[in-house]
Amino acid sequence: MRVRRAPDVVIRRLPLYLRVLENIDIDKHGPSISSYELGDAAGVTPDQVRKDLSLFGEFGKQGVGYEIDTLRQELRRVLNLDCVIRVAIIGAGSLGIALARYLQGRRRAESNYHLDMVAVFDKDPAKIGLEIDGVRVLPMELLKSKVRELGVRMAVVAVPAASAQEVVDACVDAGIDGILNFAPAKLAVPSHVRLHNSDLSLELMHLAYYLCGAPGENTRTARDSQAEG
Amino acid sequence: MRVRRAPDVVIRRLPLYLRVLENIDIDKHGPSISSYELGDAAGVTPDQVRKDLSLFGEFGKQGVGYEIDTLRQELRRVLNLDCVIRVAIIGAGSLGIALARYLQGRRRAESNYHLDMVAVFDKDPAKIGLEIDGVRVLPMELLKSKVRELGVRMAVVAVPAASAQEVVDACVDAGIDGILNFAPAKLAVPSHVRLHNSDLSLELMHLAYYLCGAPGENTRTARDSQAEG
DNA sequence: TAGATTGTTAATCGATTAACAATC
DNA sequence: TAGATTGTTAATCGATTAACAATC
Repeated sequence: MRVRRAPDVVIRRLPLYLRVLENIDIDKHGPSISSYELGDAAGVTPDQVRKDLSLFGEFGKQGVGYEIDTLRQELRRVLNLDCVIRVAIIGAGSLGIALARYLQGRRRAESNYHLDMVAVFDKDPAKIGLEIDGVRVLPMELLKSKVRELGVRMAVVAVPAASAQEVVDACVDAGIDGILNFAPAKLAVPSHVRLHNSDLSLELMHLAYYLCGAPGENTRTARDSQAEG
Repeated sequence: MRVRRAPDVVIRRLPLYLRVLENIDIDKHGPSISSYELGDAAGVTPDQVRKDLSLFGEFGKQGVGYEIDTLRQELRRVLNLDCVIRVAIIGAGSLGIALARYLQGRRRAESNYHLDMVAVFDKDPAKIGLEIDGVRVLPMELLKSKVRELGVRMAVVAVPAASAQEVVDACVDAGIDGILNFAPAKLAVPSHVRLHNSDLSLELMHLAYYLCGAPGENTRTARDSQAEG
């Protein structure tokens, strides 16, 4: 029932807010948090916090702030994280394994972590049957049936660039809604599927721009040094 | 000698352009590329390509386009990728190892890849001496001396959130300029150091927003479906 | 009540898109 | 020359910041 669509730049900040709220100990802190505190912890201005949140409802009280429990719950709801989202990882190479372990670790560390990594797929027969933190590696042939069976809604693609498009096609065919791609490739998906990309190599090239001066020296003036990312 | 500082949003697109140029076979394609072609391959409008590039110089020819070789070289120069940048990875857990392999793989796959992963560090004695794709894991105590010795300028931080700040402090102390952090933590660095963050968990929460409807169904209207980076 | 803090409107700032003269 | 395509200026669009009345 949202009237105006929220811009993506706002959506990207919501998980930041949510994380701050997840990490607050209410017993120590008290039940409320102001836009000043929340902004400070998340690295944005209080104005922005209020403007962002106001796009989704009126969650605060004048003179008091936002009730932490309530806001947390609202943000989870907005982000579709109010019930478990099952995630599959495609590719059991070192990156796929690392991502799988990372997600399992987050889930163990954070109660109420609503991303549940339930399966890893690979086409290499040598990888099938491996166990990664309690989850077995399955053959690609089972993707469609297992996605249905387990209720998987998101996929993390960690295969070589050359096979990324075919893997993504298979995910789409299996009915997956959202894909986070780690392969350094430009991929095509139908418009009802959301594709995001995370590319280490692009990130490093981006970062390289901000390195100062020639190797070994530090002569050039530092450019814009706001933290990114 | 840049007159106006280029906005970061532009800088983030340059690696995209550079990658397109790196992947073109000049023998097949011919020596020039238009802003239309380049934009198409990079996923941006031709107008934007021209505007972005014009911030750094006049690289094109009216009626012809941009000479691929020249533009590639210019982009490398702008991004500080015209000579090798040595990178260290901090943390030899599964993510650190995966990132190390990924970088080694890119370097093997792409001639002229100017990011050179030269060292991995860990504080766990059990990890010291391990070899990852030909690079040895060194103890954190050697960070400062090795950074000097090898000319390391960038660090990739892949340690648990709890130790990320101390690791970043050590990197800064060792004279490192640019840091790409994978730990889910908000870190502080002095203003002359550039810190970027890459956070799988935030990415997945961001993506979750765009999942349609309740688990199992697909009822809600798809929202903004432009592909994101 | 007085102080604090929200939600929202208005003002500013910046980025993208459109348009086109210059020119290869 | 005619068609293509650049670099740049102007117009539009969107996001951030500032300000403040409402109110807890």
